[in-house]
Amino acid sequence: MKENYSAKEIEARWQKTWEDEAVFQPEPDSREKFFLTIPYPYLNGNLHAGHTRTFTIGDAVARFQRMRGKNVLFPMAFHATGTPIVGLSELIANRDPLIWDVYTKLHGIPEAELSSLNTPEKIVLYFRREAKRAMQSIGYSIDWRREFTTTDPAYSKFIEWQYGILRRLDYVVKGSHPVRWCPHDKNPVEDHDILKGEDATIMDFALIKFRMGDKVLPCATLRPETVFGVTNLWLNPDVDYVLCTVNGESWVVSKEAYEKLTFTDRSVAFGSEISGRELIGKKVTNPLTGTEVPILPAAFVDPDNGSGIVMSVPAHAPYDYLALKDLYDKDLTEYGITEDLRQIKFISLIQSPGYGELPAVEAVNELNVADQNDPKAEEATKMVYRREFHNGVLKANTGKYAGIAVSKIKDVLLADLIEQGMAEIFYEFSETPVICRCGTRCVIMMVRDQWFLEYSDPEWKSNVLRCLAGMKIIPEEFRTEFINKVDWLKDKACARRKGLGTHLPWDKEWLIESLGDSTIYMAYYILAKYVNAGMKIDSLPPEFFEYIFMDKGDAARVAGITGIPETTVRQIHDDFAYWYPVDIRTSGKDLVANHLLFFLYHHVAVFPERLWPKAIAVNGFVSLEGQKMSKSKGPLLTLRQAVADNGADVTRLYILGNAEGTADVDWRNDGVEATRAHMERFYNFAREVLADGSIDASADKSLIDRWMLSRLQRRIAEATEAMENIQTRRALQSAFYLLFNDLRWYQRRGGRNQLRAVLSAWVRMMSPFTPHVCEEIWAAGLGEGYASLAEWPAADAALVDERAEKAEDLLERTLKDVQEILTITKSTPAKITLYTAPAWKKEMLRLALDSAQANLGKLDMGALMKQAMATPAIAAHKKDAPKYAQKLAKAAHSLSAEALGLDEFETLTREKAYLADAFGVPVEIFSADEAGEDPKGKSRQAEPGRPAIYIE
RNA sequence: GCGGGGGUUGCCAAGUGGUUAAAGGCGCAGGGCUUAGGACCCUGUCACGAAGGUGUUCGCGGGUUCGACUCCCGUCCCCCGCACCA
Repeated sequence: MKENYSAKEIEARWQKTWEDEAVFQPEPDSREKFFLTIPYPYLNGNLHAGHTRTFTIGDAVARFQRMRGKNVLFPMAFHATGTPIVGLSELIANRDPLIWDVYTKLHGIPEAELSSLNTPEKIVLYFRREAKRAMQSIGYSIDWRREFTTTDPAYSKFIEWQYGILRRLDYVVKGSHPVRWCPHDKNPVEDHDILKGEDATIMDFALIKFRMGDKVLPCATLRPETVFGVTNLWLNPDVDYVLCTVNGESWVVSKEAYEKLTFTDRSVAFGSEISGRELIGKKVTNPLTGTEVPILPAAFVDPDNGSGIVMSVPAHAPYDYLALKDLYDKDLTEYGITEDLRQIKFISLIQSPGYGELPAVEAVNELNVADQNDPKAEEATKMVYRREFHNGVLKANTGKYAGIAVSKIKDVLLADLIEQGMAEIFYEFSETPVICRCGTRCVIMMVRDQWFLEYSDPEWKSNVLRCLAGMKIIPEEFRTEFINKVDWLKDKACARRKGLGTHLPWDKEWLIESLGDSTIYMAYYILAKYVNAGMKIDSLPPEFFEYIFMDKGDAARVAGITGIPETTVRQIHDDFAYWYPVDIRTSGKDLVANHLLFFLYHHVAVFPERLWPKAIAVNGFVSLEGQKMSKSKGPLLTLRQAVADNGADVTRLYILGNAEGTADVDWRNDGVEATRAHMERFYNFAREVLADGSIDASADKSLIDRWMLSRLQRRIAEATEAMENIQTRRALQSAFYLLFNDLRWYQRRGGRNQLRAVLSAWVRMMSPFTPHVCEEIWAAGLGEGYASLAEWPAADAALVDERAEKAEDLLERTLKDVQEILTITKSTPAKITLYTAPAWKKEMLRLALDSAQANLGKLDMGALMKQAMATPAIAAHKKDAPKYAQKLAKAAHSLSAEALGLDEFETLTREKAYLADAFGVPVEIFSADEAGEDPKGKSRQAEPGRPAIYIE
């Protein structure tokens, strides 16, 4: 080992050795297998600190399991299908200034290099090479023989096979779905294409079809249940309405609504314009109740919201109540309305706690809302809606829906209404306007004849839930999240027109959507090794995949069809049987609701239950100096930059040691510096130990040796358990930082002979985290072979020495107590005398413990004294006993046996020289049982575990 | 709005009924080592203190308990997901 720790040199050397010696290229053997996968990175940029975290956790787990004797398969591939890479190539070709800036500055790509990346293929090649280099530079123990890109021809065959199965299972179906649409670009609008309104979601309104003769006046509402309470409709007299034909029916809607309807999957034809005024005063029929209600004028009706016609439920909607009230004293004869509107009877249909018959009226009064133009009207509306939604129950006048909670009724009722032709669904943005990057206002477009993965299928869902129930989820709190998301998941469009990818085998116009081709690709790793080795892939029909993955058919026949040697076909088949299923998939938390869920969906669809995944571990993100990282806006730290600046081991140690689970790691330069200092200390410590010729490992073990080994066992046990649960931070706390502190104490107390033994275990425990430096130390004389393949230390219970640990505890505590007294008194001592507790106090503590235990933590002082007096050893100290008994009784609930079972006098006497040395003055030890010099009578303060102190 | 997670001592962060004024790290202060600095080692770091003590703390307000950072109720605040996009 060199004098100074040189990360660059060490890391490059070991990475080369691992590769040259094929250290991480597993093949099936008699050992237990462990198959670990991580979502492959998408190739539209360089790997950054966020990837680094997920991948490094995976690598540490792979290394840990390998050292525990498992045969570990840890492969990696690259994702390139979909639209972003195509989009990026266009932007680069056009020298888009923003992209140029981001890729040169944040991703660190030289200008000349970047300008050459003007096709998707070149981008894929470039970032694939960069990503692989990055992963190698940080020392991942990946089996690179299995790498692939999702645009590889053989991979496409694999995807086609998979979709063939899903089609046969009827899990791929045709349907329509609403998307954000730019009428100018004639394209769906993605998140990053939105100029304004990026938070807008698509909401489904119920469109209730009120009738006026042969005409339909549809009203959009989010509360279809209130159709029972409609007293009138609202129309804006100053708005232009349109008479049009919609799916053969004659509809009246606002002009704006008409425009929107043309983008839906309805067939729509313009009829004529009609002003709101003409319609006001007429009557319409409530489709559900059959009641006739009038159309009244209201200024609050927004033609751009819904159909521009609003149904009025004054009992439950403050706006409706206010608008109606405003009309009470108005002259409406211009609309031909002469009846007294006060005669309109409000219909109450929801019972909710805290409200009487007319919640809208109560809310308006409560908030003192003046009229429909009062801003507080909005507040009142929200208030009523919230309370009724969460606590409301439908009343008897809702017929068969009576008694059902409002929160449960919407979907049921809407489905019923649609079935009876009384309603339709109308999509609307949750906030408007939504503006495309080109400046055009977006609409909601119904994409027709789209291919869907039917994730809503109840049987499919229940299989996923069953799979989840049998899986280990880390952290366990995420299980609820997964279950909720399964529940929430709807059908997903799985085909696109643009981008890279595999065509749907039965409908070549469509490309399989890029999340849908990344679901069971872990199985493909087994194949990829053979593809990369030059296997013939011209013909890979379903029979090939079915034999390999599903054990159907036979090798000879598959060999015949494909032209692949039978032995190879059989070998792939056997490999798969050995490696599958996936033992754990670790991933960032952003993939829970999509990728990880689809991963489960497709596994349960394609594979039999014994091949379903076993575990998922989810981890958080990485931020930079407290700021969220952004691939497009910065700040961004690439993996390669982190390694170039700090070295692989320091980067790994920092990122694994600073957070775990779903908490985010904050990358801070001062913290990284501190980590580097720790790393150097580790290296120097190891170097010194290895160079120390005075270590006699065969010498009899002293107390401090036994203490050190005892602590080591605890650290090993803790680290092992932590790693089994993917808790890298906890593992490192134990295996690195706390063990380091133990070693400092060991050396300070004169320990030496176990240093090599401890170092051996320590280096092996650190190997999954900082593999390069561990190889370096290991090779400098600790063991044969590679630290990466050495055996993970096992905690030996026989080496746990409670007495040694208690003795050191006592010593440490005593040192601290003396120190405290010295600090307070600011005195310079001449001599220190310690008195250990008398036997009778120990006896009494024992009695108290027994009694407290027997009485569930309660201790009766009288009873204790009685018992004590019956014990001759205590009875001899009649004068002091009650005081101590009282103290014990007071602390009855938290008494500890910690202080028993150790001969304190013997312990401290043995350490007399050490204590004297530590304080620089003579130290005397007496037992309170013996008569020693005790001028101030301090010995009476001695208690078990806490010697009395006298300082002169 | 719905769903999930969280608020701990200067900072990061462990801690789920008593062993907790609360691990560990960082920062800071003092001491040692050193020609000096850095690194390293030791000590301290909620307040006060008269010999190892006392007091006040774990978002806020209540409650349960002999005892709460830990359990229950309420409340405020923060983060993440809500899709056809990887």
